[in-house]
Amino acid sequence: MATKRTRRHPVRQTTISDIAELAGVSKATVSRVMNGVPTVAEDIAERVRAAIDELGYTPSQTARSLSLGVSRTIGVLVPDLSNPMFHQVLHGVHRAAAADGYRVLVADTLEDEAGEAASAIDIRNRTDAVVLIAPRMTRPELLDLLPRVQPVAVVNRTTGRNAAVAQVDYATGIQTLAQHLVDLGHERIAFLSGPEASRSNHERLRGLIAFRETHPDIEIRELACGSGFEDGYRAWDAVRGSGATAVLAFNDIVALGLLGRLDEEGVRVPDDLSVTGFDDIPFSRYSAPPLTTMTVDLPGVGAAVWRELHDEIGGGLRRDPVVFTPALTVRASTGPRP
Amino acid sequence: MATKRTRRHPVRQTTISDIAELAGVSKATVSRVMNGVPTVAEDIAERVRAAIDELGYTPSQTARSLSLGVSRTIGVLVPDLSNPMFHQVLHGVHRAAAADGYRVLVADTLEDEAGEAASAIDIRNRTDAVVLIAPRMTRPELLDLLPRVQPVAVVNRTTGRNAAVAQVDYATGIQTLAQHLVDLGHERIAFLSGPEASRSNHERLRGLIAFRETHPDIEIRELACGSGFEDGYRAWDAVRGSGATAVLAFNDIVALGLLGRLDEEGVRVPDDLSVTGFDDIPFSRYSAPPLTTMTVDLPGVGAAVWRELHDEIGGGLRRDPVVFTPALTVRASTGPRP
DNA sequence: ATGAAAGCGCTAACAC
DNA sequence: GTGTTAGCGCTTTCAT
Repeated sequence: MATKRTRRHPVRQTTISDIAELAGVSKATVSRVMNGVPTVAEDIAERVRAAIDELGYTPSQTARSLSLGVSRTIGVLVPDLSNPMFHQVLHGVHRAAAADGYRVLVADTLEDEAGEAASAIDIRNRTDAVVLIAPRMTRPELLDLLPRVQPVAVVNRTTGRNAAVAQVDYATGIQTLAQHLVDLGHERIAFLSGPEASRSNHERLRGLIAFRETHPDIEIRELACGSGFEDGYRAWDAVRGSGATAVLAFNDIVALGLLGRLDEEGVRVPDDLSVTGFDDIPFSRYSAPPLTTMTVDLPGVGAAVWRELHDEIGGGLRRDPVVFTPALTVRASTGPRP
Repeated sequence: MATKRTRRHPVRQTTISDIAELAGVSKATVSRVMNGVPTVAEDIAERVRAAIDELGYTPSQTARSLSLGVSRTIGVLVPDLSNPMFHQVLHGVHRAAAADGYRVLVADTLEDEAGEAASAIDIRNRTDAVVLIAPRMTRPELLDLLPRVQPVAVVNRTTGRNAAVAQVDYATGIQTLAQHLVDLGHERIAFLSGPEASRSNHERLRGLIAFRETHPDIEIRELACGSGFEDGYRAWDAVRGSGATAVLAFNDIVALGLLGRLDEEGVRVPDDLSVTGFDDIPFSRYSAPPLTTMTVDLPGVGAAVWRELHDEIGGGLRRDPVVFTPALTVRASTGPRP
């Protein structure tokens, strides 16, 4: 008989064996009690429960997942938790998944594009599936990653049917906004563009190119900007230089940053300048003035992506990508051309 | 010879055995290659790597954690990811933990107080430790939970030395704000209080009671409000009714909501009314007008809490609670009494 | 340098 | 109804 191997583990919580021993039953019985299997004699079950209580036992999810081959948990990868747009989607995923009895674990990549794939693989290897929200990685990297993390769903990126997809139609949305400004009489419009690498920024650009073709008389000037408050704040000089009477900001955050600057500069909105955002984050209704923007059903996007993912976990067929078309929400930040 | 047990697992990813078989080596060798153990012959290692590549193998973190008894991952429980205050703390935890080679998994409880303890236990049972950010549960529930999820750290709750703690000194902070308003000549001040159950709200209240004692001539009226934009927006009627010339809002969000309403009502800030926030969330510098508030080093709180937790994971002694004192940041939303 | 096998904590098939 | 035991995928000791 070989002597017992010794492998000291750093932490030793209470395990099912401790309960079994204390209650004087087998591990199987403890497991049955824990999982509510009804074929356990009431007096035995009671003894087990007492032991569980006494030792404060909670089963290791790690061991459970390994044994079951399933964790009923999904991972969500977010580039930046501080962006309200992302956590609205996250919220939608969360609610929908919870309704189906799934837990959600979130990993924030802190906009570290390099570590994105590794994070995705890591979280996938602890969960049953992952959703990638607006991943920053390049398309080849994404296409390389997807097969390694199936089942997987992706928000706001195209994947050529290599994953479930839900996305927002930014191209159409930005045109709706532009049309709104044109209807108000504006002829010179500035577009504060987002990050160079952003797919959704390209979509907007694509939309504006289409818009120009149908409106040759309207001038739309692209101004490099960014996606943060500070970017919008700093964009004022460029906007002033452009002679525009209206601004299409990349998103609400940028618009809000610009609004702050305009207030400081004494520029009246919308009397002197009209400003629009995109996404309709919760704060946009409370800014001074309230922001005209495109409202996107972000929680709906999250719910849709979960539905697709859930199908895939269940082995169902992949559906077609779900496209959300945003709706114009007119508030007080836009008005007639001065 | 017993027949092989069959237990069909829902999903079957590539495992270490597949690699071992394909490369014609033992699982131990594959494990060594995966973990960079140097005692593997180069040609063998090469064969293993080829197999790994061919099958796109990534090790199950679940199995790994179970075997190692450690995952180098911590869980962070947040009541509401959409609150910038929380994800700033989260950000601090994340950066600090990452620097020590730990991954961070986030669970959002969606303000579901009832499910909080269960979520904490669940995430703890997949990770090496947890941090609870401003848990909503009652004190008895919290004290009952803490021993079951050690090592654990808590932000903005007291635990009587049952956990590592980092917290913000709201009582002192709100007094600093009140003093700032008094220095500007205000004598009637409204305090828009936060949620009934909020510990930090009680702290503020405590601070204001102390303030009243040292300033018997100043009237500070408490107005029930809440913690969201909408709460601040709706508070206007009560504020007007109170005759106050300055408002201490529960936090920045409430202040921002109120600012939005004041703009709509044509009330000038700070000429007609001064407004302060608390937390200094990123947007507060860009509002119209920029918000006077208490700046809290939220990422610092996160980093501190990680440091304590890291010590505990390493088996170190518990340190004293870390207290962060916020600093007054004066911007344009406060001015002399009208 | 490599492999065989034990063991991490749990579940479930099977035997009694 | 309850216990025994194999096995989930991995790491690591021990033997070779």
